[in-house]
Amino acid sequence: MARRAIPKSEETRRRILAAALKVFGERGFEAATMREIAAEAGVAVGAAYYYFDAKDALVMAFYEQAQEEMAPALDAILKRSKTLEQRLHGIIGQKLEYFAPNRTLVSALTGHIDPAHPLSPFSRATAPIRDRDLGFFERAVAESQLRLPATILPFLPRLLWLYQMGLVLFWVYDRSPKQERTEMLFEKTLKMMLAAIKLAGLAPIKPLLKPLLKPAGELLRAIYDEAAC
Amino acid sequence: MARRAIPKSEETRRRILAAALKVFGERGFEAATMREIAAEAGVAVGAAYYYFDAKDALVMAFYEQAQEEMAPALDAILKRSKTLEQRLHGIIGQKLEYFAPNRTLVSALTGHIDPAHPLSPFSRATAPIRDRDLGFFERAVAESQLRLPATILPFLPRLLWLYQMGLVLFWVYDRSPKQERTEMLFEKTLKMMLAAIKLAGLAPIKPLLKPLLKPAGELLRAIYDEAAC
DNA sequence: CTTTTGAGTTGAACGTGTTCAAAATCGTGT
DNA sequence: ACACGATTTTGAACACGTTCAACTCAAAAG
Repeated sequence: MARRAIPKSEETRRRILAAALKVFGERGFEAATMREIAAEAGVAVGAAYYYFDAKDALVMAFYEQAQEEMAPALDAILKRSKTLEQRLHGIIGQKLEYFAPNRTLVSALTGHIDPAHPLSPFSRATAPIRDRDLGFFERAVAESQLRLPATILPFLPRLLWLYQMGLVLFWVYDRSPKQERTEMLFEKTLKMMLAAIKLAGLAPIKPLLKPLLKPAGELLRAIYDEAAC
Repeated sequence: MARRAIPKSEETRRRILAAALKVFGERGFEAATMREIAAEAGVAVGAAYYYFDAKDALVMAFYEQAQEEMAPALDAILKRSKTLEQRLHGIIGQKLEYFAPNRTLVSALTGHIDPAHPLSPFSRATAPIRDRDLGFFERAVAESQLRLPATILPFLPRLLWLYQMGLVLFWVYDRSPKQERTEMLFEKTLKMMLAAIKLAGLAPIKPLLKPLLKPAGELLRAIYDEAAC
């Protein structure tokens, strides 16, 4: 209720979060214990729950922090690169690189696909984070000149965001050395997407593509224009 | 270790599974308690764990049972229908219909995307179930005459299986009345898929499609031909 | 200075899924 | 009928995430 912007108790919160990340790093997310985290922070278990709703909320806090830390780099990437391919490669590559040391932590987040779960990437609770993230894809699309049907273009940022989520999901569980399978999936699917976009913008074969693009447009409108999701 | 095919203790197993399904139906999966399930079956908690490795394993048992019960119907659908569209519509529609009364139960299964988790649809432990399921899609593809590049055709059944998984995932969390959004997603995406397949088989525009189909073929080969997944 | 307030903190207690050593029961050979 | 090993069953115990009534104590109010 006080008016200070930086109450001193923020220190405690930070200490708990730092302790959590340390223990997560040592034991992994699942094996880490709230009791151990509290002990590491020199605090009682209850204190951890005073600042964080649940164990997963600690990971969410980590993600929010990551998002803030990455924002400048992503912005630079958007400004530096000129094609959509460069932009997507840059944005997604940056994220994977950033999260690489904490792969198992990220899996604790992507593990919840139920949109009803507050920590799901699709939940209403995470909408602000999602929207901020979406902004980068909107810029990536807007600042590239793309020939695409008007029924599809408006949904492209959200489709790309979804594409990125899928990629991260694959990456999180990718057991190949240095996650090279994800690397490959990324390269190939990126090529495919750009080829598809190019194809969809080609005037001469429009009638051939219609049976594909028409239901696509209808679907996107119906799925996205009701409710959040 | 004994050689009897139907040991009488099978009775206990069945009673526990039946009790579990009853309690799941009443309380939902999460709220249901192993203690309550055991009580309902007139048995100690330990007994439930003697027959089932974990709480989720009860859902897995339900799924195996469902698969067996559905097999004849799926077989009939394959025999009855003649186009790929009819086959896919039939197979997937049948499954959704069958599982409709137990939607929340299915969500307990699809909730694990980690391939390392034994109950994940992608785990090694569930490979037999997955393969049996895949068989229906293989038949659906084989018995339809399709013009598709040889680099892609062999993977089509697995792609269709994956498509079905995605659809089920959406369905499980679909909060719209009567799951009509899933219905729509199903109709539209099915149309799109068939249009895409038709397009890919069209000779005249082959060079245009090459930048799309070539990386697709390479990707599929690389992803599927190493390890299980 | 005294009292009141409420954010911050504590740790025992709860309910959960799961484990496991022991007890009960069963099947079979003698 | 008995014994004995394997199978089945028991329920107390464990570790965990989470809750919450009680406690502290600095600062605002009187």
